[in-house]
Amino acid sequence: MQYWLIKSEPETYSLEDLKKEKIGRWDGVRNYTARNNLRLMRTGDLCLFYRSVTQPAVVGLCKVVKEHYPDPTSDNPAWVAVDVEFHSALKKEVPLKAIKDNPNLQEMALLKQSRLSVQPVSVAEFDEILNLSEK
DNA sequence: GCCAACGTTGGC
DNA sequence: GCCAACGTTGGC
Repeated sequence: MQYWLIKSEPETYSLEDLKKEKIGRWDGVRNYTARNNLRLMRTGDLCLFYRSVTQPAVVGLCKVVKEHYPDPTSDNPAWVAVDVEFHSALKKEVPLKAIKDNPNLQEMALLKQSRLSVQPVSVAEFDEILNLSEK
């Protein structure tokens, strides 16, 4: 069981969109590192849903329900998509600033590699973010 | 809207 | 294989 963080701009695809659809296709990834991470996702893995650009924050959770397959939005079968299912909205959003200010979260890829749109999250980081969302 | 970071492309 | 030019992401 691995944890992940996936980013989306709210105007492109929001947590509310995923909630409505229940199951959404995570496609359009055109970055090799992010693609490699998509390939490593397994059914049942949990993902932090991160809203980028507009009020950047972790806003919810979703679950991988279909492992990687060729991305229908690309002619090149090397690009892949996964399907994720809406799990929950955080009781309280965890803004980027709170992550930056938290000494336990300084090693997150979110801070070190700000442009990576699909990234692994450690158990400790995942727990810490959920903890912050309860406060 | 600006700009830093960083990924990609293409000339050599 | 190097590197300059250019494009994109994403915070502010």
